[in-house]
Amino acid sequence: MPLHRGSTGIIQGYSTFYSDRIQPMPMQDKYTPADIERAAQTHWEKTGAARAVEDSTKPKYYCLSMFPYPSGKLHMGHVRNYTIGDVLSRFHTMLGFNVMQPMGWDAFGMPAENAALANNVPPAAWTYENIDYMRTQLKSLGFAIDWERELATCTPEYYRWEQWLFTRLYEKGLVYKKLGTVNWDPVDHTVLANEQVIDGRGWRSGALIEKREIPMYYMKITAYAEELLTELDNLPGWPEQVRLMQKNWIGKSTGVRFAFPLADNADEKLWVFTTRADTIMGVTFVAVAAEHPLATRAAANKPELAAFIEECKKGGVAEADIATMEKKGMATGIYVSHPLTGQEVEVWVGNYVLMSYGDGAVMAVPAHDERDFAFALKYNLPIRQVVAVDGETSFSHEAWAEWYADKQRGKLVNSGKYDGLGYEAAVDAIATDLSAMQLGEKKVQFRLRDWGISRQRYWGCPIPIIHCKTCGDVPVPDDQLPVVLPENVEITGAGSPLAKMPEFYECKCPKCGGDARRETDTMDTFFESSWYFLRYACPDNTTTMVDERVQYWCKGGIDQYIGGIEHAILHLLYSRFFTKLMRDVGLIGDLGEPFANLLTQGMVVAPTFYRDLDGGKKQWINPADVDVVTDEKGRPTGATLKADGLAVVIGGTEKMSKSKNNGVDPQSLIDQYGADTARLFIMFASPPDQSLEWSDAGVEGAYRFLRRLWKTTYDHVQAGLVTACTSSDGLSSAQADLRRKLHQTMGKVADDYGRRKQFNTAIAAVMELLNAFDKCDLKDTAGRALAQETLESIALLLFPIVPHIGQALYVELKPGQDAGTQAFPKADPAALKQDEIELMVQVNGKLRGSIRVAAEADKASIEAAALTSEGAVKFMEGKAPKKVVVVPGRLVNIVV
RNA sequence: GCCCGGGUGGUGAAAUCGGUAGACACAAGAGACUUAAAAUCUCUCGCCUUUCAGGUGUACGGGUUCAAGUCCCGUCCCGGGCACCA
Repeated sequence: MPLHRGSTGIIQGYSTFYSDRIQPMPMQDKYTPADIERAAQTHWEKTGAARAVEDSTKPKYYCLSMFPYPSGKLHMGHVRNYTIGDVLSRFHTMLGFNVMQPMGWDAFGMPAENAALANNVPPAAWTYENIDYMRTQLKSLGFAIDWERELATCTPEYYRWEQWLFTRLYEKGLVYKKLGTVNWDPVDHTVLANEQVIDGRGWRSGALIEKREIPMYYMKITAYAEELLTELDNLPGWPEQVRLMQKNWIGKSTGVRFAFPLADNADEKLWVFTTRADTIMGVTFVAVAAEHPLATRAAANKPELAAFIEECKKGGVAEADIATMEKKGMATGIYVSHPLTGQEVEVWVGNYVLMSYGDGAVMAVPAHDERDFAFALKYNLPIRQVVAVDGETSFSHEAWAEWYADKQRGKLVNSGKYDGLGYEAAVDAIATDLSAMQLGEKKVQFRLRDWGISRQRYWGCPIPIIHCKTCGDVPVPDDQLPVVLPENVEITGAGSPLAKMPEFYECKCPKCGGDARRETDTMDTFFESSWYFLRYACPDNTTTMVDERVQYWCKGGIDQYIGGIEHAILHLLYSRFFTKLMRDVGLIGDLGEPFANLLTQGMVVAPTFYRDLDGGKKQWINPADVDVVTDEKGRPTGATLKADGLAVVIGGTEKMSKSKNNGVDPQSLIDQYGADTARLFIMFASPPDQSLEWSDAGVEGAYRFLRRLWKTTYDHVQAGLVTACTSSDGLSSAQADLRRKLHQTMGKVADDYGRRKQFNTAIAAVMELLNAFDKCDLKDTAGRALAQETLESIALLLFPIVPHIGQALYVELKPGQDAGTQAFPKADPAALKQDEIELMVQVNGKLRGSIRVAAEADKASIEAAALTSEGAVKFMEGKAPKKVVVVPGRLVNIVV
């Protein structure tokens, strides 16, 4: 894959001294991570260990980690993400799969523009430098990545294909233009991202942000809403949580869409959607969004309404802002007729009504909707009860009660011919009547909105459209693609630089040849990340977007996808959407869902510390610069800055971020202890799907464990290599116990890596094994063979997590052998056999002792043994057992 | 506000299908080795008590069960997402 610079391949300049050392020099007595890591990495480079080649004779395993944004250097979340991916990749290689683990760069985005503003570097130069540095960091962590498949989304070789796809979708009507709402900074004259709006003000200018409507391009994701929803049920390899989040996001609701004819002109209608059509007789007003045409019309001759609408347009466009702000409204003076009663109902403008959902208007039933109730109380609007629940207290017009909105138990009242009907019957009857009047019908409504992809920013993929006065919007023809983003620009923070570059936007219309203007908006960066995983299958193809190799790697879905839980909705939904779009455009056949198995790793969090500055701002202080004072129980009581010894405030524990200055640099960890310690610690600290609370303590422990493993293996190698034990015959009983534990551990670790994806418990199991190993006398011949078997196995069991030391130890134990190409250790059933087992004895559910019984003892003899055991006799106090519960292999509970 | 998670010792955590709560580590304390320190090794380590034993304990309050960290109902607290951050 040609990149603009820093193209990949063999690491240059590494010493070849260690690379030929498959046959080792005498083993060093000290664990020296720098040396063994360099040696192992050089060896893998030379042997092409991570190269992925299509091979129909082996089952494939495509292991994908979410590609990083090249922000400058790796952060702890990256290390966690890619270590998980690497463990699974290496484990599956050892299981005999043909593994592909690719890597690339999600290289467009705002931080590059922010950096350009701060440091006066063009975003492209900044991005490519970051990529070069971060690639080196990834390599130093020893990930088995096929670097020949590397891609960066900011290269024309990549983004030309999404421009191509865009023009196809535009022709099919799956991309279209309409007005969209953006945050407008009136001082900087620029559009701001939600992230750049802090407390309703622009992040740079401090100006109050306004909502503004501008033309934007949209992807018709709603056309796929139903499929995106139903396919969620075919994703057993996804966390239930993520499927539920997507389900709620798509938000299918069935209800009724109906119209209120305007009172003074029945031909004109105000359409609304409701899931509570049963309460239609309780409508006392209608509320529309500030952007609704009726609101605009009413405001034309009502200055105070116009002012209110302007006020509604202040503040952010984020749903959270809208939901938490005070609900306000104003009457328009426009009346509509109730479709069933003909009664006049006033139209209000409400700041809580979203123009982007449904028709931008809602019927209001204060009696049976909590928000409407509060609104009616505030503005003295009528409240009309139309649903009653048997056995509930009488309806109060002053205070809301939960049962008012109960659609399970409710029966209609005060609703004429609908009285007595329950929710479903009432909705059916009302929908039928509205339909007969041609004023409405049942409708499925999705919360999912079409995806606005236009960004008024520079560092992104140019939208391939040409605006012509005579021909309108014309897609850029294939032979003029790609529309290359100019890379040497000045970023000023006010507006897009592209809109100030006539050499970019001045062009000819491809249809009529007349003067035309090129679109200067770029695409949402989610566009790039919605299909990169398909491009990894064929990154070198210069003639098509994707080719048949996608079938090999992606058929049935990518085998494992790993990434942050923060992407649970948008990125994963858009990627699923793209896979279906590309199928329908005929690009990839039917692969099914793109990600068969999904692992959402938790965030890496750390404590925050700060000092209050003037003007309500906070100065965030890095945890590394702080001493935490604790009481005698270790609870933190305060913190001081190392530099001046004065107090700082302890903030919450939050995701590591630049803005909170609570990041810990993984590089310092790697420099000090090596990649294996970093990998081991991060996998040991908590299970992958939970958030990982960072603490420097513990890293030392991981390093100590590796040192101890090294020393233990060294001592064994010094005493001379022997052939590994293959049977428990001739072992002492303590040795047989150790061998049983060894084989139990093999099963446990394979299950933890493969099925459970709980790496912390796998590591703990190996630690237990090493503890047992140290306690066992292995000096005799049989013991030496068992030691050989155990140490060889440990090197392989840990290899996926700590591959460098795993490789080095294995080479010492089995000269000439390569750990990464060995089969993963498999438990021998014969070694697991046990003659006698221990069962716990409970009396009334409390632990009172234990018994040892033969492994195949029957229930009666277990009961007898339990009833006569010392603890049972003592606590039964001579009473007769009422019941005895035997849980095989676990315990006996005697109830007296 | 809505949606989704989480809450277990001084700390990170384990307990996989309702069956021994605290595995494995970190920190701390005591001891051994050492001229000394580091490293290493051994032991102690939820809380309470009358300590060769017993009580109690998984955010809080209820419930189901022979048995609940685990299941059910309610409450509190913490974290994440909410469509232009990636």
